[in-house]
Parts: sequence; C-alpha cells; structure tokens
Amino acid sequence: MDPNSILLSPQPQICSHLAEACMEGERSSSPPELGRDSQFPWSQVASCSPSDPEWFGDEHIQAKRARVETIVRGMCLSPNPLVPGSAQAGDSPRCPEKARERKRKQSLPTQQGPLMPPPAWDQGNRKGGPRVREQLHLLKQQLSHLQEHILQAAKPRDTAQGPGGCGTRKGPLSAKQGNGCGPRPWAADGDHQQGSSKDLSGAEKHQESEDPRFLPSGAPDSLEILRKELTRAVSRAVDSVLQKVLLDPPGRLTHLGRSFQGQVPEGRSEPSPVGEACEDPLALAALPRRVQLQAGVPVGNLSLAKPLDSPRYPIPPRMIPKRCQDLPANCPLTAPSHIQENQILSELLGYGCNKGHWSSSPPQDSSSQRHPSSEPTLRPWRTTKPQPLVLSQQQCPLPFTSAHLESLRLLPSVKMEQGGLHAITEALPFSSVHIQEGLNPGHLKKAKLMFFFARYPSSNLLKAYFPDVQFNRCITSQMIKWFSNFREFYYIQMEKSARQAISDGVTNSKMLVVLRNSELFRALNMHYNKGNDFEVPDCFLEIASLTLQEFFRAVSAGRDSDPSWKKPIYKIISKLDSDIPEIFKSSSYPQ
DNA sequence: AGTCTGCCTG
DNA sequence: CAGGCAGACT
Repeated sequence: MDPNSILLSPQPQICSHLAEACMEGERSSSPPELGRDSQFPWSQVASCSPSDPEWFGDEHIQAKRARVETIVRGMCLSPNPLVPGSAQAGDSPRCPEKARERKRKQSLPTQQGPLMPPPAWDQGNRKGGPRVREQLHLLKQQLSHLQEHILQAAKPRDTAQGPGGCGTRKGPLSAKQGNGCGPRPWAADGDHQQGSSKDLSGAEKHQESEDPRFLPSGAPDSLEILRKELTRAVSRAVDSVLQKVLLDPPGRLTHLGRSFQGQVPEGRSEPSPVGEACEDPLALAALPRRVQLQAGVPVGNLSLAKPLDSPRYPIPPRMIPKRCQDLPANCPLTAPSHIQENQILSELLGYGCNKGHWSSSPPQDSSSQRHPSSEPTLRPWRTTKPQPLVLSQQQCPLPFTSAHLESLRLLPSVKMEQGGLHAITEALPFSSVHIQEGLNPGHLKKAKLMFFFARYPSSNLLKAYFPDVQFNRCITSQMIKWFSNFREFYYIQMEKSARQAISDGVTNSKMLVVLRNSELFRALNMHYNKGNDFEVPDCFLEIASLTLQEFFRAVSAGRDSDPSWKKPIYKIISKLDSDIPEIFKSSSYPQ
C-alpha cells in the first residue's frame, strides 16, 4: 500500500454517520508522509507564496539595514529583492483575497492596543543593532585593555600563580576580543559564556578577590584606580548597551534579530520560515493535479490527489515531529547556571522578539505572520531545527525565557534604572505567564492549527484552549470570526477542487481523497500551517476528503443551483469535529 | 434579545 | 482577516 494514500477509514468519532461516504480502503499501516521533492520528481519549483513580498514590506528600510550591516561587518549584503508575487498555479481564484490580506490588522485595536506590540516595532531604528554591537565591541576592547594593564602590572609576581589565575582569566577575554572582530561576534560571546564565567561583570569581582595577590607592593594605589576605572567602565558599558536595547525593546530586538539573519550572504536565504516554506518541497511542489482513483479506474489529468497506483517513491524520514503527541506542554526553559552579561547581551542582541514569541510580529495581517521577523516565533516549537544561518540561534535553542530575564535581574553591575527590567518585561509578553486581553498572531496561529481538529469550535471550547486570553464578548466573537474565516477558505477550496474534479471527468465521489501530496492539501496547509511546522493530523485529511466528496456529490447532482446548497454540507461537516489535543490547552503552545 | 453562522466586501 | 449584514436558532 502506498503510504501516501490516505484513505478514508472512518474514524469512529467522526465518521460514523458518514460511513457510506468513507472509503472501503484500509488505512495505510505506515504513517502518511509529507510530500517531498524526492517523492515527486515531476514537481516543479513553484514560486514562493504570493505573500512573500510581505516580508520585505519596507524595501527602503531593508536596504538601509543592509548597508549599515555591510559597513559594520564588512560583509556584502544585498537587500532582499521582492519576490514576485506570482500567483500560484491553481489558486487563482483566491489570489485577490490573499492580496487583500495585508490590508487589515488582526486585532481589535481597542482591546489589543495596550497589550499588543505596536506594528511600529518593525520600523524601529534599524541602525541601532550594528551600533550597539559596535559599541559593545569597543567596550569589550577597552575592557580588555584595562585588564591587560592590570595583568601587566601583576605579571612580575605572577609566576607562581596556579590554574585559574590571571592567565586563565585573560584567555577568554583575548579570545573574545578576537572573536568580536570576526564575523560572528555575538556567537563568539556565546561560546565563551560557559568557560569564561568572569567576563565583564565577573572580571570586576574576580580582580577584587584575587588581584591583590599579584600586585607589586608599591602599586596598590594605581591598581585601585585601575580597578575602579575598570569597574566603572564595565558598569557603564553594560548599562549603556542594555539601556539602548531595553529602552526600545521591540523594534530594537526585532531589528537586531534580523541583523543576524542579514548576515546570510544571499538575502533570499534568510532563514525565515517563509523562505523555508518556499523551499519546502511540500509547500512548493507544483504537484500534479490528479485524482486518486481506485484500481482499475481510468485516470485522467485530474486534480487533488495522485492515483493510488501511482509509482511509489522512496519515503523520506519524517521531517516534522508529531507535535501533538510529542511536545510537552511547556518546553523546558534553559536556565544556564553561569549567566553572564555577555550572554544576556548576546541573547538580547541575537534574539529578536521575532524568535521568542508571537507578540513580536507586527499584527498587520494574516500574512504578517510570515514576516521574517515574526514567523520564526513559531519555530522554536520545532523540536530540532538547526538554523545555521541564524547565528544567535546556534547559541541558545530557546529565545528569551523568563529564566533569562530573571538572570538579568541578578546581574550585579547592571543597574536597571527607571524600571528598565519592568519595561522589558512588560514589552516582552510571555503568553505562558500573562493573561492577555487581546489576541495576538500567536493565538491566530494556534487557532489555525486547531482548525485541523475542529472546524466549529464552541466559544467554551475556545476559552478552554486559550487560557492566556482574557475572553470577553469581543474577543470571543473575534475568535469565532477567525474560525468562520477559516471555514470560508476551507469550503471554497473544497468546492473549487470538487468542481475541478468534475471537470476532469471524475464520476465517483469516492475516488476523491485528499492526500498530503495533493494540491488541495498544499493549499490548505499553506493557509493553516504555512510554516509547515505542524504535522497535519490524519483526521483532518479524512474530514477534508469527506468534505470534498460532499461537494462533489452536490455539484454533480446539480444541487448547487439551490442558493443554500452548501448548508447540508456544512451541517455534516459541523458534526465531524474531533477532539483537540490537550497540548493545545497550554497557553505556551505552540510557542 | 442574544448568539451563532454564512455571505459579501474591503 | 475584519466589518457589516441577514438569517436561523434558543
């Protein structure tokens, strides 16, 4: 049996009353696989989603950023060209809709205004990142120089020092300095965090406790001066850098996060999820429009699925983990025991909000979620996703965490004035902790994923699955509206595919099965799971197949002449909601 | 009356 | 995706 053949073995809880519509075929024993290029040699490299240009909504800013970063890093970074919003081959009817998607905000301004990060994040000072890094680099150099002075003074008597003395202290700093000049300054910082637990803030303490042993007896005064200078320098350095970052958390962080992405030589290769999605064979493959037919049935140039008897292709290992089942409710937060300012800074600089959580993404519209700065918010929920092009992510698998923020509070030399920490804490919402009054892109994403299980969720169900949302009438209706919109898209796709099948000569509705490599699936997946970072449950494929068959039968029977011909279909589908995995009840899922 | 839903529109 | 509207339902 072709593992790709998702048959309609009725799910007890969802298909009982539609058993007649279910295929007799047995469910494939092996798990369904996602379509991949290797599976479909005929697949063409389709254009990226029409929403791609949204990534680069502001070309000028992109260009500026690129120039600044080019100067700072000495790297050549060409601005990302706008990806032509070429329409997808088979989705022309909905393309205008996609184009319109950019127009609206996602959230209710009145309710979400105070709590939602302003879209202006994205337009923050784009020169800030490189400047901050530059400054940090300079400060590190100064620090190193100062320390070297001290060490020089201590050296004459330093011969007897054991391990852990100045020599070992100096190493990390020197190395860091060198790294700081390299192309991956912050990554280098991160590399040293473990080993050099005395960098920056630690240096001060370290010297205070040990340096006197190495000093010439006649130099306590000068050393004292040096030490104080060093202390002040370090304090100022950290304060200034942190202040810069903290005072403008969203835009700055977003920008900084992107700056790292900008290091990718080729703009198009920015490790944005959309880019990945574009490169994802499943998402991009212009799959043949075929209809899965039962054995013996002639196959025309049909749509929707590939024939059951289609050639079998090597099944690649599953690329996407089953998050529904595998993911814990909350990803463990890494709380390094040796948190250093450098690390914090590295994270501050390396992790834009774009990598941490939903709220970072400008709530412009649905497609804004695919913005490079926002889409990655969903990425951390991949269990393993090496992103070699995003340096900061190589250092830490997790974005900002409350543990990290907590560590910020512990920094001895970081003087958080004017409630700086509070400011950043407020500015960086953690859905797992805070009850939000408004809905953010993360909620939307979650709702879309929930749609795979439930097309008609009740308001009570939604309340149960969005514990971090302070529901009120408007919020509830907004979320209900989301699902209404989801259904609208879903049914439109179904009707379109059904009509296509009819025009392609399909006569038996049971021949219609939605497979993971079908164009219909691709369209749905792109809509509800654009990053393709969630494995669409089989039950959804079954429901989709049933829906498709219902539409097919209705249209075939000419019932579509009735203005309300879809109502019976809706009624059927409305009864096919399945249980949503418990994991979705976690406010942090799928963060 | 309030809620839910679908349709149309921007 | 959000607004607005109308129809159905409780």
